Amino acid sequence: MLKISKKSDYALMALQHIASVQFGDITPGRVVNTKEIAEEYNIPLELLAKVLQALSKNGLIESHNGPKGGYLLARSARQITIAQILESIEGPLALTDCSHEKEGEFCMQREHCNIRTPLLKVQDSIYQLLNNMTLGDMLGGTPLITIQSPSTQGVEP
Amino acid sequence: MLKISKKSDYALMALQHIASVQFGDITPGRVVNTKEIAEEYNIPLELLAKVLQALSKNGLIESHNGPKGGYLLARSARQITIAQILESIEGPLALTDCSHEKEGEFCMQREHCNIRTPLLKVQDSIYQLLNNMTLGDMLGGTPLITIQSPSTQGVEP
DNA sequence: TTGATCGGAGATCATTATAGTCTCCGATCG
DNA sequence: CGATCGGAGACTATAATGATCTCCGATCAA
Repeated sequence: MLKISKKSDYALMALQHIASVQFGDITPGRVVNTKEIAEEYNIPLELLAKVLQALSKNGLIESHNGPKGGYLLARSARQITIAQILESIEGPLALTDCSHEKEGEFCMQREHCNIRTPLLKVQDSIYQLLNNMTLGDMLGGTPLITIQSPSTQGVEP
Repeated sequence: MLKISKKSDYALMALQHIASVQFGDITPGRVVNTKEIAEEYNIPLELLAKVLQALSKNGLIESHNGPKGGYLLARSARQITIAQILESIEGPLALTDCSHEKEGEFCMQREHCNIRTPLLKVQDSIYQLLNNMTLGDMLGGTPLITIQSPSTQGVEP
C-alpha cells in the first residue's frame, strides 16, 4: 500500500544523479542530459524525458537546450524536499479523494463520514515527514528523519 | 499521491462504526451487520462485504453467522492500529516495489540504485506513524499523532 | 547556414490496478 | 424448514499507470 509511482522513482533517481554530478568532485557544474541518466539507471528514455520535463516545469531543475544541453538543479539540494519532488510528479498529497475537495465536488460518504478529520491529520503528519527530508539528505548518508526513538546507530561514511 | 484505496476508506469507516456501536452508550456489545454499515455510509454492499471479510481473516474483527449475525471488534479499539487496518486491505506498506523484494525478483535499477536506502527510511517513518495511531484515537477526537511540536491541546476524556 | 543534438509537447497503446457486480455456498437461529 | 447472515469465487468495467511514437523548436559547432 501507499506505493509511489515508477515515475516518482525515476524522478528521485534522476535528481540524486544530477545533484551528485553537480556537486561532486569530478565535474562540478556540468549539465546532465536525459540519455546519460536513462542509460545509467536502465530507465526508458522517453519516459524519463517526461519526468524531467515535469520537474523542470515545477522549478526543481533548469533545462538547457541544444547540443551540450541538459539539466541542472534549480537550487541547492538542501532546498529540494522529497515532498516537492513527489508532488511535482504525482500531484498533491492526498490520502483520500476528499482531501482537497473543491466546491461542487461531492462525496457519497460525506454526510455521515467519521474518518475525514483523523485522516487529514495523518496526511498532515506524512506531509511533514516528506517535507522535512531533502535531496541533500539523500546524498550524504545523513541521519535523515527520525520520528521517534533517537537511534543509537553507528556513524556512516 | 499516496492515495489509499476506496476499500481502505470503507474499512476505516466500518471499523469506526462497529467500534462506536460496540462501545457506545445505546446498545453496547451489539453485533453490526454489513447491510447496516453499507446503508449508513452509502457503500456498495457487496464491496463492503469483501472488505469486512478481509478484516475478519486478518483477525481485526470477529464474524458471527446466521440471523442476527454480524461483526464485532476482535480486540480493543486501542489495540487496532491504522497500519494494521490498511495492511489488511492493501497488503504491506511499500513505497517501492523493492521494499519487500524476495529472492529471485529483480529490479532493473538495482545495480546503481541510489535511492533505495533513504526511501526505506522514509517508509519506516511512515509505518511508525500509522502504527502509533489506533482506531481508538479515531473515535474520541483525541489529539492523535504529533510528529513534532508538542501541542498544547486539552486532556483526553 | 546547415545539420546533429538537445529539450518540449502531443497523441497513442498496452498493461495493470481498482471499483464494483453477480452467483452460489454453508452456517445459524427462530 | 426457511429466512438471514457471512464466505468465496468468477466476472466486468473503468481508470491509472507505464511505455512508445512522432513532430517541433532551440541551440551550438563545424
